[in-house]
Amino acid sequence: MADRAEVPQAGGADTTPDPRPDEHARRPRSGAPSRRPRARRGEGARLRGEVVEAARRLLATTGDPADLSLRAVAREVGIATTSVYLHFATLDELLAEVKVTYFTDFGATLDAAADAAGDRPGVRVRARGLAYARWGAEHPGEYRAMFEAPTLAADAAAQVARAGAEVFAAMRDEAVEAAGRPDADLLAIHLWTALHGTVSLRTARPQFPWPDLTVEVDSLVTHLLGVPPATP
Amino acid sequence: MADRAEVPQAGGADTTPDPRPDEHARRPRSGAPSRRPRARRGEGARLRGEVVEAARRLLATTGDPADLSLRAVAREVGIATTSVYLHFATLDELLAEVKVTYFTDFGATLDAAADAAGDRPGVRVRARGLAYARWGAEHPGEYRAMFEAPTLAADAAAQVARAGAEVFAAMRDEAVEAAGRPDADLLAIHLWTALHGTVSLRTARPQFPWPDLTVEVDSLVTHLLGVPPATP
DNA sequence: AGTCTAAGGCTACGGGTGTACACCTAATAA
DNA sequence: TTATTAGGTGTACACCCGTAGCCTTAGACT
Repeated sequence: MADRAEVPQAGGADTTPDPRPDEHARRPRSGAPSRRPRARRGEGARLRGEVVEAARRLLATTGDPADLSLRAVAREVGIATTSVYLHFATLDELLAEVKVTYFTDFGATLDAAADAAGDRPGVRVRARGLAYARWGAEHPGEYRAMFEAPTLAADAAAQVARAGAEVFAAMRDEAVEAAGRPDADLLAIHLWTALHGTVSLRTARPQFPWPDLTVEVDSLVTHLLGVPPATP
Repeated sequence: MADRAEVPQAGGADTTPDPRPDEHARRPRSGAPSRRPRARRGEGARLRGEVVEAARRLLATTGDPADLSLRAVAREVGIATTSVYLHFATLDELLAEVKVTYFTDFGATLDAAADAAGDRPGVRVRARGLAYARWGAEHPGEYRAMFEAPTLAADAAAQVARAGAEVFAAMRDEAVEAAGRPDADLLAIHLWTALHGTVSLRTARPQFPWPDLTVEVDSLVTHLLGVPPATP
């Protein structure tokens, strides 16, 4: 009821020090503890970036979009609630952008892992698969947010889905090359669903006696793509 | 989460007319004849069953526990908000019970499918896998609720996990028998994660050009367990 | 010096939530 | 017929949420 004062509350421990005793603002009301410096004329987009960063952090903690509130983001950045609203027409828009950045990170990690593995397709796809599972295990919140049932508006959801499709396409191409079989497309889908299941179930059932991740992924690639284990 | 409206879902109007007077609508003993009949003396547990049923319906619509509020359940049953509280000390308790009933249904369906497939282990496990994927595809809300990251208190979560472990154990035993290999335990886990990934990704990415479910599951079983397709 | 405007803040409204506590009422046992 | 009690109801509290409308500030340009 009546929202009650909305004091800065120092929710996040990371409020910037802001050593400016200046304070000539003469707030008529409360003391107004050290406000965040306003961006320069042309740098309106800077706050936008900070908002996205904060939202990325918050969403990563649980992966549940319901936990990412406009107010929580504003609190984290240290701005007024409505200031988020200046850069994102709706919360869904922000959420979609955050998820896309996750996919960008994810895809880059997988590409890097594959490239580091060398040229042989079998080795590359194995490395990519392992990187997939590892990234998912290490970023459960992000992964969950990326691959959960769509709660967003249709267009925002499509944007996220497109980012995900790109990551899958890279893996599919590599898997197809490694398998070299007519039904390789289906095999690539198998690999994707199996990796996704691995990540997702491990997160959901941490108590289950899971085998070593490397062993599991290795075995999956071997069985699904027919690629023999690495032969140095 | 005031208005996280599921726009794309569309379909039926999700806001039922709700002919009941609002619970704050100061209706003294004037009329109010439309009240739900009270249970008989010994039948106090009857309401409990109705509450679970209502919660099952509600949770199934989205699978998101955040959408299952105490108030929504009470509204659905047609009782006062706090009456739910008579039978369940906390909302988590109700949620856990609902999820366990989902697992009971799920497990029974899988067992029935396997039994209907006959005696040969390879055929049985194939039927069970297909039933798994089908049930998941047909009950996306339930499935999501059953297998999502734990949001419940530890003991409630453990109860749900135990119910899930039982279902997996049945599949594992059958898969091990069908594969008849020393590493069959790992293969059973592969099958589980792959099936889970299939269900979960199809729900999360309905637009993706998925292959026919039967073809996909058949191919998975063949590749993962080394069981050849059915030979009549 | 004056003005314009981008950047951001404040307050409020109307809604949602779980849960504690006091109260009522009808079916039964005496 | 009356007392008891199982089976509920009503109200309230404290806390969340998105967002609409209006206000303030300061950098940049005349």
